[in-house]
Amino acid sequence: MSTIRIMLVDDHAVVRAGVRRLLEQDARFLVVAECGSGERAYQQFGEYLPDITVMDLSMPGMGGMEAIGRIIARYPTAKLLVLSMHENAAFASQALKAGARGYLAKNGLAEELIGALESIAQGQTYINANISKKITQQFLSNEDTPLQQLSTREFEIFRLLAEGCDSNLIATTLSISSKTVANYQTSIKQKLGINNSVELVRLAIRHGLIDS
Amino acid sequence: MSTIRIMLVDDHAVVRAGVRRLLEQDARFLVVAECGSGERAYQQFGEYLPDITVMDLSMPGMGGMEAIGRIIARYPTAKLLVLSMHENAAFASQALKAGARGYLAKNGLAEELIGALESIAQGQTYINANISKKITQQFLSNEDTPLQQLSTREFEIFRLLAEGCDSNLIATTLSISSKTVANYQTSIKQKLGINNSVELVRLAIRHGLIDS
DNA sequence: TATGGCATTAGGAAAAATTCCCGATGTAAG
DNA sequence: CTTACATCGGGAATTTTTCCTAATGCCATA
Repeated sequence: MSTIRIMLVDDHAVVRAGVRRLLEQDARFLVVAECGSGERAYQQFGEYLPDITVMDLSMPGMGGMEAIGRIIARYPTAKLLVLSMHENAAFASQALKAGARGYLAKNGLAEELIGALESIAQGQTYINANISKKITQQFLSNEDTPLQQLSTREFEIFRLLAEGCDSNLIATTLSISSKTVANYQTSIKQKLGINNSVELVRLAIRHGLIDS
Repeated sequence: MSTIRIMLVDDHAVVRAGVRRLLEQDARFLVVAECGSGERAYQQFGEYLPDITVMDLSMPGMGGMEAIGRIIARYPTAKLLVLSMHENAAFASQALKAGARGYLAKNGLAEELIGALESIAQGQTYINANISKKITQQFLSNEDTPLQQLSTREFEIFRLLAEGCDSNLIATTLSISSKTVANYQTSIKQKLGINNSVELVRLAIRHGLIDS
């Protein structure tokens, strides 16, 4: 088997250096390039044409997701492995949909990274077991965006809650009982699969309903 | 100079393995222990009594800040270097207030980590230049961040609240009464001038304590 | 047309969270 | 030694949240 040429993309230089050392332990791998942004990743991909690109998602600027999309658009056979801090089904399925060949959480073992790279080099796909389970569950339960399944009223109350209005203010605004608002609040959380208003705000921000 | 014995604390095993390899390049350093949580860090500190502990802040459970506090409380001369993903003045000053000897962002260079460890080993304090500048600016412009006026404990509980933990979980995590947590919650909101947990989350996001 | 499903509305009762008040301790500063 | 402040938590009142139930109206489709 010939050497597998790798490009590392992560905005944390320390992490990059660490993973580089990690891979250099194994003679099959050769890190031919590294960079700290999605923009650079796209540029350097064309220069080095690595066999596999190990990519973080959360980076300043264009971010990893967008970079994956651009690289795949130009080089459809590119092999991209996402190494993310988020052990999160939404992130993973988005990345895979964008064209990544694998998804790995940083809290995985070093051995898992090696194994994932081997699989991907052979043309297979690698997804962390936990993530895979989460994606399956999500697929079986609700196929839409969580916000999609809210009714009109629910969505409106969701938005007002996310803006920091309390039940009474919302009740006044919508001319309904504050009791109704309270009940909606419960069913909204239940539908979105969240337990507290913290998750509610995060969801709202992630979907651009409000900004931080 | 004798060998510097190091403990690594980071919930990402890949990062841990990477930093370990990184340090093993340099004969002066010896990684004697590693773990992935604040609780384990506190336990293992007593077992290994490392010269320097390299600690991530954002970890599930008790988190790095609380671990620093506990370790320092029991071993006041412990040398702790924070290696965080947050290039953030609020985090840094809180960590230093809690007793850390240094603060380093993960996006720093590998050389900087080595340099920081050297400084701390010699009894000095190391703070990343950018962070230092931010802290100074903040200090000079008396316009103190609302977060600045929180005490160590308040800040810690604020962070956990922003991450979506409920009072009971926080109480268990910190080994205090949930009544105390509830009371803190009130005083935190009062100090920050906010009325609900929605504003709390937004503040946390704006200051980079959590990401959306 | 009838019927089943779902959205909207809201009340009652119980459970949980929050607030406001209070006091006890420990520790650091002056 | 005194003062200030951080930490901790109990008690009681209040508010919010949850869970259950039910009435109304709309819409699609058998």
